[in-house]
Amino acid sequence: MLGPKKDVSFKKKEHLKSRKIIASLFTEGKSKVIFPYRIIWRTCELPHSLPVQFAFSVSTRNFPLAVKRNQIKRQMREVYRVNKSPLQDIIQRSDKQLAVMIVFISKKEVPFELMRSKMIHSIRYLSKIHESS
RNA sequence: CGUACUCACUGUUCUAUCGCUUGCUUACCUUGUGUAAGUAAGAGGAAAGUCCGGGCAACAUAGAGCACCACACCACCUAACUGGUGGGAUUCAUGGUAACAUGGAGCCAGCAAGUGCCACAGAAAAUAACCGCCUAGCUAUAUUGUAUAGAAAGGUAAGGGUGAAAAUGUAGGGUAAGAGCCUACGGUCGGUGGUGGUAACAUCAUCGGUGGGUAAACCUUGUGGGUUGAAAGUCCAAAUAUAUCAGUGUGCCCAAGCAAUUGGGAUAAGAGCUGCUCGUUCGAUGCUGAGGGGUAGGGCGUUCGAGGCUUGAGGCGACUCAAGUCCUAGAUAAAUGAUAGAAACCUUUUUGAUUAUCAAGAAGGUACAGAACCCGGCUUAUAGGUGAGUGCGCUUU
RNA sequence: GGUCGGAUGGCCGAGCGGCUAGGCAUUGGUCUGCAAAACCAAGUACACCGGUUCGAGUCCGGUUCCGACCU
Repeated sequence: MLGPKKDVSFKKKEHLKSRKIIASLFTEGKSKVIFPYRIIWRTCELPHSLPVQFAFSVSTRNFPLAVKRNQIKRQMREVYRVNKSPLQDIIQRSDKQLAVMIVFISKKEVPFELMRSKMIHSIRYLSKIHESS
């Protein structure tokens, strides 16, 4: 692998945890559907000095079993972890902080390959918006 | 050997790459529970349902009673229980002529304390006379003592297309007809005594009764229960606002003075409550500092415990005792993973060998399910595998 | 995580163990030139599995689903 070492970790600090920020996301944040995800984001001040905080959510209504929900969240987290670096770089350069939440809105399970391609797509989408502004 | 059921146990493994949480160690400087490196550990038999019980915590509480809720054969186990073990009676199934044997089931105290309810059908559903049966007298008719018919009165539970259930069964006596009215043998309930058993209970004798069912109907009796649940509770505490206190400035009131100003005051002037008096409450505001309660957020509670494992002893058993040994998840929008490959096991299928098994290949599958304060049970879900028991079938001896 | 409540036709909703009320909707008829309204009639239900009882929508136990509250 060439160039600077790609950051592929996803630690506790990068999880979006604050109940208040999450609530404000749903009231004031912007959203976009890229199936099977709904992306909700907002620029705001975060408790740590990080460019981005991320959270994932799966509805109990669509997946009543806790095992299934956990599995989908883990796969989403994994897919984000591997592909997140371009977005982080852009936000860091623009000197902002971004809170993002992704809700899994499909009612059935989705193959891992599709989850990955759509995640890359949505990360590109987010990067483009914040680069132009 | 195959198959079905029941019970008990088990609940796939390894490698590579990248990653997560917690503990410990080391290094670094921006002293943050920071970053980096190393190292150790990291979901279940049900973690589930929240159906019981206990620990723990806060609040309440002199004691007792009522109300409310739960439980209900006996003994034992347990910290405790709507749990478990063993036993008893009842009932169902199978085998048997029967005694009985084997297996299963249940909230198995009391309806002989009181009250209520028992649809439809039926004479009647609980202090039974509708039909029937019997009785002396009365009335009518015929052949005047008798017979038939009729109305009224009385006796009678032997018989009556019902119903889930019909007034203790059979035989004999008895009677106008009948009746536990009486007798014998039974059924069933209660008391007393004997025998066996810790007890439930069994069994024998004797006395008294025998007008139904229903308490998962109200209820009665006995026993137990204070209420609420970790979002309990407790500690620290940013920003913003601020009770209160101190300093200081402005304002207010009083006195002195022509005035600037000086000194003193908050019990004065004034305002609210009231129709008025009395009474009572308030008594301005800027800045600075202290400061309590307390929000966001964080810490503790939180994982060493009625703990696990091994061996020995006691007990029919649930379980208990002793010795040794081990420390074994701690997250909080919630960690324990993702991807790829291989092995193991199962199912289907193809080919070959040989005759119901083996070898190789291909395809598919590997359940139910995710800790959230912690334990003991119960209930429900569960692919495949292992062991034991029982029934059935086949084969061999 | 904890504590409670509910499930009755297509929809709402009553039900003291004994043939499951009532309203709206649907279908057919009467009325009308045709409709509406009105009147008459019809069809369609106790979430599921066990137990108690002669007999459960109702009583008891379990399962599934839906909802409320505690922050």
